[in-house]
Amino acid sequence: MELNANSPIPLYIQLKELLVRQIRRGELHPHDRLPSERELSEQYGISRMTVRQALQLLVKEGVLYTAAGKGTYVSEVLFEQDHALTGFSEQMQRANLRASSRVLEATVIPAAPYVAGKLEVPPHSGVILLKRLRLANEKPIAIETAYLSQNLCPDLLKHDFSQVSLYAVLREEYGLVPTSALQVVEAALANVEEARLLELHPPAAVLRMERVTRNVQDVVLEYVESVYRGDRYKFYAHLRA
Amino acid sequence: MELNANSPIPLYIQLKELLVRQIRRGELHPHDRLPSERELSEQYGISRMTVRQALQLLVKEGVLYTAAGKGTYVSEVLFEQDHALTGFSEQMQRANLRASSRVLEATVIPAAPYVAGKLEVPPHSGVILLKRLRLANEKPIAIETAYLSQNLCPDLLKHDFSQVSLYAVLREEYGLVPTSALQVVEAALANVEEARLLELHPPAAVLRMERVTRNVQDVVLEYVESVYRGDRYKFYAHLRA
DNA sequence: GGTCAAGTCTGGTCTATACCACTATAGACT
DNA sequence: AGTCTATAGTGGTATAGACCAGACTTGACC
Repeated sequence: MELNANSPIPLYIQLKELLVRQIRRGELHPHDRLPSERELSEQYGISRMTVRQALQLLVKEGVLYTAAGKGTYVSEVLFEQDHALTGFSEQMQRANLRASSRVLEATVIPAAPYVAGKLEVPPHSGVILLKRLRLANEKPIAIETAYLSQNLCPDLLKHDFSQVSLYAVLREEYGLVPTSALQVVEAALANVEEARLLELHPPAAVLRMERVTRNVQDVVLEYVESVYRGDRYKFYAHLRA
Repeated sequence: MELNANSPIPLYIQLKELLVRQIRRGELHPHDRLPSERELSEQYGISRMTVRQALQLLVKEGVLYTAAGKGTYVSEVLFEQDHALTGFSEQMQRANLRASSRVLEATVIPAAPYVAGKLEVPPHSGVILLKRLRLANEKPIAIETAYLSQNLCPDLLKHDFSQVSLYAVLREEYGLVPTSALQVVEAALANVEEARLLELHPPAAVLRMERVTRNVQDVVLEYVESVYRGDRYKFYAHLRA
């Protein structure tokens, strides 16, 4: 509720997180107006410039948007450029949706040539396959099949990935942080299995995505094939020259 | 060289562009240290907070990086190749396909509120609408509707855009170079008009794309709505953290 | 010569204040 | 009733000053 001026955490970061929590908890809804900068400044006993520092960060992340002369509002936009490299769980969390998963398959297999090429590992070397149905607020959104090299993250499958975020485990347990990705997106009609899992009535459009994720050292972390429901998912990308 | 306090362009944007120009011209090299914030502040006669505003923008864009207690430095990765920001013609050329277009509509209209918002221009101001059917090797691939502010490129429509690349004209005639874009992609079923133009037999999947393109100064160059044939087009994107 | 301490410079954080252009509204005027 | 006009409120920009922790330089001291 309150900000702590003695904390080593800067005030503008504290305020930023406080606002995010309020949005997550549903105390602030999309298109709700925030208190004005001057009000927030008085309310939390900090200067307006510090308030602005917090708000501008959130605007840059797409959580808020501003209208000069009117006020600052909570965005509806789900996915912003900065979150492009987060996993499904993080994306859903940001969008204020409950992310969950149903694990369809979780095994270790020898790398088929195609997958080995994507992962840049020798053919037939150990590859972890994790196939999950992704849900947001209990409604199916995507089928995701991730391939990871067993060398990079042995024992990965000891986790229960129906609850846990893959990216969180990679980061916290193996120190693997994605920093770039090459992605291919195309539209297609859902096949029978996809329609069944995603609870679609054919004909229905889906978004097929392939993604190769790398860390700072340019090592391939994962190769993912995803199929998203066309009506429930939009893909945002920020491109730079 | 100097900053103009009377300009409608904010000082921090002016400084930001000035620094970018210096880097582009090679007056500042990767890993060079910039003058300290206090020096820049004195040098250009603006306050340190304004200098910081410019620097922080560039840090966020990856042009600069900072080291607390040491200084601010030029990043190495400024001019990374990314083909994502080229127009349709350039993309096709790279894929070794003959690009052509059929102009479906080319007019000037008053900006509807939605389009005005995307272009960040006043409602009802003059907007150029250019709707084209895009072909690769004479086969239809996409329907593209571009909106541009008439202020930025008056007389744009004197060109015959069935032959000429829009991006080429913008660059060569108006000096407008896209450097960033925010893009939204989703899958959908083709409607009747789309199916007819794209020569599809329903039901068929299409890729819908919206894109807002900006130049270095963050001015919106164009807002484009595109519909691609799902079976003939894949969308590539390179993402960076 | 090597070590440590003081001092200086850096970016990071924060305050307080000011003016601008724009938006909305309440009230006066027609 | 409809229309204009102050006016108050908003975010956007900009200034000037302050303190902090961390990185460096310098010089006194052993």
